[in-house]
Amino acid sequence: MTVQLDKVYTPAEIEDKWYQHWLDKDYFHADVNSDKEPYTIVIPPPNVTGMLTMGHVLNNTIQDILIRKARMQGKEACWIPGTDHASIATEGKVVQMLKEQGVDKHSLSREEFLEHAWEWKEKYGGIIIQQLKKLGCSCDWKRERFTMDEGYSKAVLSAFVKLYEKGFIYKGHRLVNWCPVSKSAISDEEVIHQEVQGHLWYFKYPVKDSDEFMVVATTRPETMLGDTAVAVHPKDERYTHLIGKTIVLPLVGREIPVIADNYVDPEFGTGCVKVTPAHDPNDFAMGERHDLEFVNIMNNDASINDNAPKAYQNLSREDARKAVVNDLDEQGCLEKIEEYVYKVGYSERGQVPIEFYLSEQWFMKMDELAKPALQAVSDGKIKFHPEHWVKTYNHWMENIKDWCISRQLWWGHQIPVWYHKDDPKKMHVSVDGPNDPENWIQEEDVLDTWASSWLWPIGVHNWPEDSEELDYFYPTDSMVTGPDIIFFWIARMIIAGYEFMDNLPFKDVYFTSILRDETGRKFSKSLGNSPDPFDLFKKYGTDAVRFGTMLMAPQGLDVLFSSTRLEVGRNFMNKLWNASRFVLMNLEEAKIPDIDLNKEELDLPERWILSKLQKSVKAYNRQLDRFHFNEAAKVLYDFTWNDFCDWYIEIAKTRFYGKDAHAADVSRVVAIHVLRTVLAILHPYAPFISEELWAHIKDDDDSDLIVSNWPEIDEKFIDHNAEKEMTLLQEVISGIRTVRSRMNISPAKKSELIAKCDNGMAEFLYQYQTVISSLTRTSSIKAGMDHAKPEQSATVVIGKNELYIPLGGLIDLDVEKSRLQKRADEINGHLNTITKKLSNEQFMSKAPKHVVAREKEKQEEMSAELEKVNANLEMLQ
RNA sequence: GGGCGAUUAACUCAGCUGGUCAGAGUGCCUCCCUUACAAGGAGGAAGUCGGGAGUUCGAAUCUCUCAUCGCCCA
Repeated sequence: MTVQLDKVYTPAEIEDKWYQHWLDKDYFHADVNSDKEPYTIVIPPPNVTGMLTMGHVLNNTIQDILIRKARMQGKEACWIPGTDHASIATEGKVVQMLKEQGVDKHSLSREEFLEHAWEWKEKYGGIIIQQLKKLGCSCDWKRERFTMDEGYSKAVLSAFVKLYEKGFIYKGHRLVNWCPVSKSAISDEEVIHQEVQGHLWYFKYPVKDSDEFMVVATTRPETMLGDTAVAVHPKDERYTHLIGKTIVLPLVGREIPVIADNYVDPEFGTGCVKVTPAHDPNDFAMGERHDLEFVNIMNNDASINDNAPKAYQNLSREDARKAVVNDLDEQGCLEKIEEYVYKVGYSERGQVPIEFYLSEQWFMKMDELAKPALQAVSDGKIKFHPEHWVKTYNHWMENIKDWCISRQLWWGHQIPVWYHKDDPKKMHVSVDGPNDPENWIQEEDVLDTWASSWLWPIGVHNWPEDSEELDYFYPTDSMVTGPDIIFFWIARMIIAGYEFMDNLPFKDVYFTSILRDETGRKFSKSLGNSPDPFDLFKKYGTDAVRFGTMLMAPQGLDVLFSSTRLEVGRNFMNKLWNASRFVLMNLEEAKIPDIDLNKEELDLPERWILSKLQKSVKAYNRQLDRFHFNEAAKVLYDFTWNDFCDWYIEIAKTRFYGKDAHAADVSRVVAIHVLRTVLAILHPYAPFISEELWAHIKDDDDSDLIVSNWPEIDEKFIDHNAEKEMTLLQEVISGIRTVRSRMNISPAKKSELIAKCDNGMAEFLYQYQTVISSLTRTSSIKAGMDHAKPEQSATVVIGKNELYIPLGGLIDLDVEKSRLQKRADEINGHLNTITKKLSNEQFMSKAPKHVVAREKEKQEEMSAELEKVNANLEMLQ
């Protein structure tokens, strides 16, 4: 134990030291052969190309809180870290890097490209892992995984093969969401719909062998090159006579039918729609219903292909649009253009509008697979926090669509399907491939990254191979992630858990808040409004950032981030530091007195603070159990600052500086006990400072805090009576302080206290005379029934008791009057409502007895107080 | 169009199954560098709990409705 602490807490000096110490002691590593109950979390693997953002700070601090608490509670705590290969993002970065070196991806073979990619991953892929360490994450680094390392890849391929064999995976020629930048299919969930201000173009399509024409409206003129029908609603009388007729498609010359389909909304536009089955999902469905031609007019980069007339070939979709509109106008086929607001699907990664593109892809049938996953959540086996996400989950699961799992990329898990060279229709599907590879060609496509990360809770243990780890650590306990990936990931992990393990992957899912800046904008790279966590760590200390972030993250709402909230965290750390410093300073010879609090007759302030401590730990546990991290932080903050520092330490000073050596020792022991408990429960939020302070105040044979026991609640220290009495003492002290402050009494000047009160109160005041004197700068106390109000004194009314503070010439009668008047008004207001209630027969007969009794009691108390306040007011007249 | 969430002090939020004078932090105002901490201490001002209706003896809390904002899905 050391006595000397610096005046100000300097985080930089201790953070790395402790992290290294924990690593050296191997505290983060979980033993698979432990007898303890396991507590497991798998990290949502950050993108291997990623850098630490405030989102990661929020998310991983929560996981660290859960895992550190579990560890202290004596569980075998295992937090498995790792990174995700992120096909599209990583391939994009590698392509970009090669481009900067003057290398075109397509000039390389697949193998050559992958070599570059792995090299890139080795070089930059570890950054975020190092950053998580700076944050203080107590991950089991020996178990770190990457979604493309060998064992994990096997798991991914095995899952594919198993599902293929069960008939859940099929290949199909279908319309998919196509990203023209990455030139790959993407899933529905990777498409972001954004509202745009565009136009609605009205085109006249001539009816063959007639003077009539039909007017169609479209937001995408260029797609008309692929039109293969015009559709109307069957009951739309305006057009009944045209159904079955033929349209000569302008610019193209193709003859296309007029069809009737219920899909058409007669109210929209003209009630006629152009049908482009190869470029729109609704039109695709109509195309199938009416056996229309599917004309794909685009290349994979969304330029126009040679299925369109020569004039448009190789134009980009934007240029083609201009050309088509222009040409139709020249031919007199452009009727009008309207301003129009509509939604466009953008590729999440490519940041450009997606195309619906007809291509050959692999799909997974989801409806059957989803059933147990849906059940598990509605049965409450898996709990969502906040709970309302269940509805969103259910809605998606109940309307689940087949999942396009193939991607036209190289970086990822190449689909384990081989086509025979002699007969491409002959397929081989296995993890290890055919025995005669020379006769086969492997499928080029890789799997969607989510089709590997959905196995994360089992893949990290090399499923499907049997392992002790899988047996012991699965299912995991909590999953902490953002609600934006509830479908991408959470839902699919649950599906995978039930499909492959016949068991849930985790018991609780905590959805973090979305971080926004002070003006409510989402943090994003492109806006540049996201602070660099490392700047914040440096400025406030890592613990302060962790604690402050937790404090500002409301349950289930977005976080409006502001650095002033981090100041609160920093100030709190400093407060705690100084409270510890003070207590240590006042230990005689740096030793904790040998006193057993269980056997000691304790005085009021000690009984009170110990009672408050128990209650706070209880409340803290409860908030953590219900995943209310902000509330738990607040409980700890309030107790430490308000109860312990503002009151108990101030009172302890009277003991440390007083004559009663034993009372001082008891106070030292109580203060140390409170501090140790606070440090212990604070540790998950603020691991560095708590471990540092712990090292100063622990017993020599105590372990490091990170592996110490979670404080037990000792019910016998809960003392309602002490809390009630302490409230009275606080009222007395605050009352006197208010008067002194309002009357502008300098702290240097002492005042007297004369109390007109019953014997009990008088005894009480004398008993705590030292405390009262010290905390209010009172020089003497006279208390009893027969004390009259001295001249020129201020009055504090506490219940039936009156406290007089003689102020001589310092009294300001106006201030005194308005103070008392305000109080009288308050009491009157409340008395009114109470009287109303008590004179209401309905209330008297229907309200529970204890409520009525309470109201009566209140009425008596307030009336008594009002009487005293009024009497004092009269004296001032 | 469907769903979810929010609306409580200037700001950010608590307020659990209706009944203790509606709370906290920040900010603001006054005083104080008092030997743990000025990243501090003491005191103070500040809210018709989004509007309306209903249920109830009693509503910030439950129901309905409207409004505004945000998100998700189509």
